[in-house]
Amino acid sequence: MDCLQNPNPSSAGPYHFGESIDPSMDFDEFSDYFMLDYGVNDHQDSSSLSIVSTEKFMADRSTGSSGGATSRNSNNNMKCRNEGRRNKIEMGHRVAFRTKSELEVMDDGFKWRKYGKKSVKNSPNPRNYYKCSSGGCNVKKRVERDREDSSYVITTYDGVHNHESPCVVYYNQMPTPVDPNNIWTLRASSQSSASS
DNA sequence: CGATTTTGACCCGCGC
DNA sequence: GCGCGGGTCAAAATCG
Repeated sequence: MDCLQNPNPSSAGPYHFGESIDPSMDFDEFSDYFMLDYGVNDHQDSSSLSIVSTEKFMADRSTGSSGGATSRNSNNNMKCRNEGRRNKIEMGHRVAFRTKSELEVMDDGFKWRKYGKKSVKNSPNPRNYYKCSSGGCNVKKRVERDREDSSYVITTYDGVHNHESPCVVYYNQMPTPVDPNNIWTLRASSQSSASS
């Protein structure tokens, strides 16, 4: 896993998820964050999602109320389609990012295996489905381009990794502790303490 | 040669 | 009940 060596040369841009999400990083490219726990209800548009600014996002996470703070869905008719389908994923968290990127696959430090592709109704762009290829980890990720602005990519993470990113492991071995702003380490730890 | 991607089929929930 | 839209499976193809 050469995630630290930027395996995506062309994505040498500001989005290095595996590295750390730090306020000091170049967030110019991160326009919006949609974050929500439990299901996007309608695919209306951002009105049904909660858009949090970068700063807010950070603040929420540091206060421990990851997502809960602002992800309040006014309409209560949200139904996780997934919950009804086989007894799959227990619907942990769902987080969606919208980033400005030419590549839709940004390296977040995890290894993803693509398992499907579908064209979406209201978008000319297809949607790709990925699964975390780590055994036992059934986190899913959905990647599609913004239907209005194809220069934006919407990445939706479904679930929480039950393991750490290879990059995080690496970081853990470093003299300086893991960057507290790293979303993955944060998520991993918050889940292990919360849902156990 | 194993792992991953591709791609069409299949499945399921929901609205009409 | 049917059709549509969205999500997943799985076999074949491709890649490293």
